[in-house]
This record gives sequence, C-alpha cells and structure tokens, in this order.
Amino acid sequence: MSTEKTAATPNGADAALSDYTLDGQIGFLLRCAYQRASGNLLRRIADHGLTPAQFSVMARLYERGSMSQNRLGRLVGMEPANIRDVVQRLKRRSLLETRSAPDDARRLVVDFSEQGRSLVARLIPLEIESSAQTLASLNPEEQQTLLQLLGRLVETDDR
Amino acid sequence: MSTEKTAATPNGADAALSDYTLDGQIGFLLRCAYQRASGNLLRRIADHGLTPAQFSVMARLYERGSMSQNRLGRLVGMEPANIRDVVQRLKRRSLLETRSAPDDARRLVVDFSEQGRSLVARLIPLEIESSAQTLASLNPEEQQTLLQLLGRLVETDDR
DNA sequence: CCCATATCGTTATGATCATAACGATATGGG
DNA sequence: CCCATATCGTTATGATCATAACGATATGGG
Repeated sequence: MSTEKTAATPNGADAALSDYTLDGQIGFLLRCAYQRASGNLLRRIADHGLTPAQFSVMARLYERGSMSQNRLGRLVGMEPANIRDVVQRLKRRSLLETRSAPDDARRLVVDFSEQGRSLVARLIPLEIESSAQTLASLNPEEQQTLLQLLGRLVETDDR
Repeated sequence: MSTEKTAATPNGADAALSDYTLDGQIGFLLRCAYQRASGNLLRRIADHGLTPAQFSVMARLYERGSMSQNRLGRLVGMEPANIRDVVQRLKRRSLLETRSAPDDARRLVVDFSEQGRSLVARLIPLEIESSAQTLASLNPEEQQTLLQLLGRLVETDDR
C-alpha cells in the first residue's frame, strides 16, 4: 500500500502539506532574491537607458567578443526569440551592430558599436557596486559560499 | 587624487574591469538559478494550467488564508498592477473569488473557490518535488546553507 | 469637523520570459 | 551527390515584471 498523500502526518516520510512553507522553497527565494538584485542594478543603470537583461548581453559580449546572436543568447540564458528582441532594442539605440556571417548565411554576428563598448565599460563598475549592495547582509565568507553554491546549481547551464 | 577607473590594475583597490566576470555576479547567477527552478516547477504544474507565479499566489493564500489583493501581492513580491493581473487570470479560471471588504471600500478580498483550494493542495507536493530537483546537485547540508543565505538576502522583503 | 496624507485598486506602457511553429541554410552519412 | 537532420533566426502569443499616473476611500491631527 502506498503512503497517503492527503493524510498530512506531522513529519511524514513523504513531505506533505503540513511542513510546507512557501518561504522555504528554493524557487520562491530565488525569485525574491533576483528581484532585489535586479532592482539594485536597475537603479544604477536605468538613467543610462539599460535594463539588467540588456546589461548582461553587453557584458557577455564584452568578455567574449563578437559572436552569433544565437550563441550570445545561450551564454546569457535567453531563448532565441528573447535575445533577438534584446539585440534589436540595443541596435535601435546604436549600442550594437549586426552583420550576417560570411561563412554561414544562417548566422547573424553581433558586435559593439563604439558607443556600446564605451558604455558597457563605464557600467561594469556600477554592476560591481550593485553586487556588493545585494550581498551586503552577508559577511565575505558567506558571500563566497553563496556564489559558489549558486554556481553549482546552475553549473550545466551555459557553455 | 582619486583612483583611475579605466586603468584596470590587475587587482586594484577599486574592483575594475580586469577582474570582472559576468558569471561571478550575484544578479546574473540568481537569474539563471531562478530560470532553472521556475522551469522545474512549470514542467510539473503546466498541465494543471498554472505558472510558478500563479502557484506562489495560491500557496500564500493557502498558508495565510483570505486577505486583500494588495497585501497578497506584497506577501509574494508582486506590485499592485502585477498581482491584479494574476488574480484576474485565476478568477477567470474559477480558482479564486473576490469580494469587496465590508469595512473598507478600497479593499478587494481574495479567497479560494472550492476548486482552487483543492488544486493548490494537490500541487504542493509537486512543488516540493520540484524544489528537491532544483537542489539536487547539492548535499543536504549545502542545501540548508543555501536556503538560509538566500533567506537572509531577502530578509527585509515582505511582511 | 476637515483636510493633508496614505492606502487601495486600476489603466497604460514597455521590457522580459517561454513556447510553438515556421522558413532558410548547413552538414554529414549513405 | 542527396537528403534526413540539425541549427539559426523570425513571428506570434500569452504571462510576468516595473513604473507612472490616476481616481476612490480611510485616517489622523489640528
């Protein structure tokens, strides 16, 4: 006989409704924490006209250099439809440029404009500040631990 | 004289471009981790017609009982405009009901329908499963540490 | 009592997400 | 060589977010 799902024994072997708390769920905590981190960054870069998502695209391009739109999306965790729109908006603001790849007609190569490269270089220190603010309630050791654990959670994500 | 921002000394006192990595930024990690957690939950509840955000609203209501739409939003980290739309969709699917508060004409009291309460009770075990999957790459002690550190990051958020 | 101030819910706008479906192009194995 | 299969980018759809602006209602101090 299988264990009952509705019984809600105080600490049953199959975790049941009794010991459930929304605030203890990793997904809910991650959403709240991301909201906070995102807000901290946005406050600093909004007047430069960028969002956190847009910034992550610019930062990845700054780190890795010019690459295809699709690959850029994978490296920042955006679906093709999503990275497309973000690149589009950054193009409209003359921060990025695109050209079709000479060796593969399917690919769209994304690169900085002069302004784009200059802007992201000026914004990176603001992100570093923002990260420090987000982590401010933890001591340095705890900060390292958190970053390391999150890194392992995400490990097999991108490249 | 102030330290230069563009110099990029290998490990300058003011963290500069040289030691910046997108993958080391708390905000970026949180976004990727949330994406993963959200996907794990969505896969389990999508065929019941709910999203992770909708589920969090239902779960909070299940924990705390009937309350005003605005307060419900605060307790799940949603702005008034946002919680409004989510409640609207759940109402349209007859999972929630609303009535105006007898003692305060501004307030809209949100409560379950029979179906709604029954559905969330059936879905909570799926979220517990989903949380376990999200945390699967960490050992139990590390899982506790992560939850505790995230909790402190978010501490002064709701309620 | 009255009114400045706060709270609640709504509307509008624009960006971010996931998903499904699609055409165009590459590629590799037979 | 050819064709099944994969990859790339696009379009469309619907949900989730933050923000600004607004009317309606409560509230508390003078």
